[in-house]
Amino acid sequence: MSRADAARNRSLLIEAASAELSEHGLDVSISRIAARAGVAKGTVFNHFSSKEELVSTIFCEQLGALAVIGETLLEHTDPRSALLRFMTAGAELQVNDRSFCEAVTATSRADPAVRAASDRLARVAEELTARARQVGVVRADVTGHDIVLLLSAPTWIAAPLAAARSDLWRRYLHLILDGLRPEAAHELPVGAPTNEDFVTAATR
Amino acid sequence: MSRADAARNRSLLIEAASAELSEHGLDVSISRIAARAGVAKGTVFNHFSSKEELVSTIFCEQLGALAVIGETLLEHTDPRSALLRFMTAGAELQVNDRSFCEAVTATSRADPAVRAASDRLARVAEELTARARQVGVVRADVTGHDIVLLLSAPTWIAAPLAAARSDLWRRYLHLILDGLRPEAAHELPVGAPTNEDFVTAATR
DNA sequence: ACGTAAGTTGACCGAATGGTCATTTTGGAG
DNA sequence: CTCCAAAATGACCATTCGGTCAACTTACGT
Repeated sequence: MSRADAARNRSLLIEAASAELSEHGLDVSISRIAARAGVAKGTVFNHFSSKEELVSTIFCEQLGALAVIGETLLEHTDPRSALLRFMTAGAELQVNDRSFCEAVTATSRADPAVRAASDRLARVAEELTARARQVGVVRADVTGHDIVLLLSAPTWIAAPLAAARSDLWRRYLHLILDGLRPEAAHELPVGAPTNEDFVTAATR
Repeated sequence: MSRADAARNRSLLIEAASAELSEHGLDVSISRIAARAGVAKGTVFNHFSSKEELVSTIFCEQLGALAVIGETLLEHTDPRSALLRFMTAGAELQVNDRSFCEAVTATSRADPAVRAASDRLARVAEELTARARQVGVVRADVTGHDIVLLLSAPTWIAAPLAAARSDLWRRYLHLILDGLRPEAAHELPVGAPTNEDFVTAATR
């Protein structure tokens, strides 16, 4: 059906795209990616109908990787430390990967594959959060959707100073975590996001 | 010295640039801005030597506007409500203004004028924070620099769902504020950013 | 070993961008 | 009213981008 060299080129392309996106963000040109993979530009469009489709493929990989980490952490005994590790992993992925930030915020959530990866991540986040909530280390009014949205916050907050203080994001991760504790909980002015919200935001 | 029409065109350009940047972010073309101001593209470069200089000018205006709000709030009697209003104002500016997000994160902090506006904002944030700290409504280890960095967080966190839930940012603003309370405070793994950090991050 | 379908290639396209500059227009001083 | 410097203009330039396609190369079944 498919030739051996075609399959090889495809994975070379995904590898190259992942690396280039990670280093330079969404703005990398197709030419750069092709060059890094050692193929011609035309070959890229032979495997992916558009840049958007290539990027979506990478996004799925990245979201999937974090979901796997989350699922592993479900085995973890201490719910608080599991949630901490999950959010730390999410932040770390973004520190090392410029495009991951944009993956989480993904405009392309219209793409069904990205949606699926996103949903999987949301499910594991919800479960991790539920456990932490049950044990009383996370306030009652915080949901898994909140956690997903909060994943990119530490990196983003510390981004302006990343060049001078590469580990500053940890400060804001812990600051946010303190806000999730029941001790400081005060009524929030707006309800948690719902699945419906994600759907209408994606289609609109 | 300067002709009347030149001055008029300049302010028309600033107005137009502000509006276009606000609606479409940093990616607006110079042509669009010129068209909106009702002048030719060349005129833009007659007043600003580059796109970057024009954008910096707008950034200064925006940062200045928030600084003024903060300075006004210093008259406010209740330090906690003053800080809340300051951060709310910061978030609101960003909701209505796509470029303001990028102004706070400004790469162009190398520009001395932007630096000055940034510093002014930092000073007022520090003062607002100090007052809140003194009254005991904000934890001891949080500084004005933290607050400045946190300004863009609520909008950013809620951005993926902004189309479906335009007021969701308020939820995360209050979640972050709860993290700033002394009740939930746990030791942070990394120290607060310093003035030095901002300098080295800007020049590097 | 051969034929062919599958895959690769890179020149090429149109659109868009930031920026330039010779030319034309015009404000406003004398 | 005259006149010229200041300012506005828009055609033009170089570059970059995502994407296309006819011509070429190659893997692989027979």
